[in-house]
Amino acid sequence: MAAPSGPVAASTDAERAMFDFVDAYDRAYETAALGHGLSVAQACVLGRLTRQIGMRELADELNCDASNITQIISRLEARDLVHRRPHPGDGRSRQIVRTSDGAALYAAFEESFEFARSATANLSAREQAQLATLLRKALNGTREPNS
Amino acid sequence: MAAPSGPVAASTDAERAMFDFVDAYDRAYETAALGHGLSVAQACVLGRLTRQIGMRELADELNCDASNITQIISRLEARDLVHRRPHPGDGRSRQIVRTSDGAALYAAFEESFEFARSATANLSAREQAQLATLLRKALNGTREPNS
DNA sequence: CGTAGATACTTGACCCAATTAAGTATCTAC
DNA sequence: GTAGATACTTAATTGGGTCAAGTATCTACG
Repeated sequence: MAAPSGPVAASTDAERAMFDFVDAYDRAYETAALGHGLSVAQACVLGRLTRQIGMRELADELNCDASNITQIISRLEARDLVHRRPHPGDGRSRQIVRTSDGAALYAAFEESFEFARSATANLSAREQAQLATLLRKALNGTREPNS
Repeated sequence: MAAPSGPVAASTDAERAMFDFVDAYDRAYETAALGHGLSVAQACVLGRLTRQIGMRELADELNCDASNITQIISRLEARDLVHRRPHPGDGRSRQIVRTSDGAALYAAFEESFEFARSATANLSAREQAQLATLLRKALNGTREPNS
């Protein structure tokens, strides 16, 4: 199933288009991840590991509990995609790094996730710019101007 | 965590905007669902029950296994949000219907899921139409012209 | 120093989603 | 009337997610 599936309410044409797009995006992401033996969560985590990063930081970025990260990292580590190393200055903290296997697998996953590339490829440069602008403007309507 | 979190690759500006939008949409959907004691999956299922529908049909629409639907419906039924009734013409099949509680809860969920409404509200009618057109065009690039 | 409280992570228990493999009941077709 | 398909259920297993405790380490302050 994956994610928000099934359009919400009658709503407007624009809302339906948004929904359809989000639904397709989510499905494509999951399919690409599964194709490389990764769950969505694992792919998300692997994708964050372009630099060394602590568990806490990861949990905050992904908006979830630290214990959740512990188990995801443990599974990735069991497959040698990731490595825990002690933090030099802080004995409580671990730094997570991708192994070369992990980096290679993630690169392959990204390569196979062609949704966003295909989607933009179908638009002219001008249309791409327009779409990005409209999406950002729409997104701004959904948040209070916080902080 | 919820869904495709963490941008994929460097990519283009349009791709980043797509990702940010999808991510925000998914998070908002999940938050709204949780706010009414529903999981994402449960909200999706409840949302499909505007008409009587069989388990099989539900599974196909949501692109998942029938046994998955069985357990989701069972949980919803335990909370009296949904009801199984025998199919008049086919003894193997059950028709699922929302109870009035289920309909009320789903209406409240929809009401609280303001993401798509807020997003479109921030655009003029002309921009909304443009966005819908661009999203659909982008989406068309992601599929072979099948069937 | 030494201790109180915060912080980083882990562990265990629990719930839900999802898949797989079997199993039951019913239907269809020959 | 029986073989095979179909609709659903059940049980087992995996993984994601949260919560409540627990351990180790760090920080601050007396």
